[in-house]
Amino acid sequence: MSFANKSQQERSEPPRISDAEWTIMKAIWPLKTATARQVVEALAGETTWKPKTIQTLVTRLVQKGALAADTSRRDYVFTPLVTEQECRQAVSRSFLARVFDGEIAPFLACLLERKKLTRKEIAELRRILDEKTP
Amino acid sequence: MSFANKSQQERSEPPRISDAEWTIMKAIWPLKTATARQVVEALAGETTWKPKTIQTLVTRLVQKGALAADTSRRDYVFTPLVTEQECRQAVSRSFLARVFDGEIAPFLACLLERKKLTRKEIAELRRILDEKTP
DNA sequence: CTTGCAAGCTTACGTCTGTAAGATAGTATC
DNA sequence: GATACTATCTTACAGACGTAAGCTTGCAAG
Repeated sequence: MSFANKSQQERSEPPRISDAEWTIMKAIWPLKTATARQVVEALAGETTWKPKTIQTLVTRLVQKGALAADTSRRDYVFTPLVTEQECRQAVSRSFLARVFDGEIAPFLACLLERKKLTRKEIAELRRILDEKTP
Repeated sequence: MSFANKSQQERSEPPRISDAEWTIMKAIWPLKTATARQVVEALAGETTWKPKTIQTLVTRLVQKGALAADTSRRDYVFTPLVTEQECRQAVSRSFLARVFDGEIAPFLACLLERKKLTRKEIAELRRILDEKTP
């Protein structure tokens, strides 16, 4: 079993993943592991990308160290090297920093300003806050 | 008074603003209006960008329709054509869609998972929720 | 009026992104 | 073994981005 992946053994920050690449990762994470073909199948319906496009994106994710490729068989098997958790956290932090100076309250206020949240959503947000409050 | 700006009279979606461009806009919004020189001054300390770089970014923002340029004097005066509000909303929506399938609760949960919010922040979030609840 | 600073205009250039097509080669089928 | 698939590798190409430098020219200072 040989794994090809570049320079990311003890990286604490996950690599920067582009929009299109997020779509790929979101398809692979729930599968735990996937061949290119499986990604193509998973995304049929979601996108109109050609298989070649998906291949390219997967390859780039390997180069970035977001995926590992088991190349011991003809159909490589790709495995995430980063969790959705950590990617979400990283991108959330950088998003908040850039747009809201790192503060979450203005973000929430902003969302509430235009788009009404449903009663249910609000209840859930409260629950999350309560749950995590010491 | 002549205003040069391109194709954005009744655009409902604000233009897509890049990371570096956000920095520029965040400097101009509080000033309401600014010359390139004023932006340079506002950003001294914040960034290490050369004045030319800032000029380029401002020009691109004009091309995108995010700023209007009053060119009636030698030192153009730039004015935002989009509010921080609407830009924040647009980018928040696209961020949530891409990373959290458009749902806000998982986002909040994600933030709370790693980084502890202070008691104060939590209180503020609650207050925001209460305030906007019908 | 000459001279120089500085603002805007034009050009640059490497990287990243989105979106693939073509070449190559291993595998399965007949 | 010949042939057709098809997965991976190589190459492409335009537009966005980060990061400016060079050229041109108006305005201010001497």
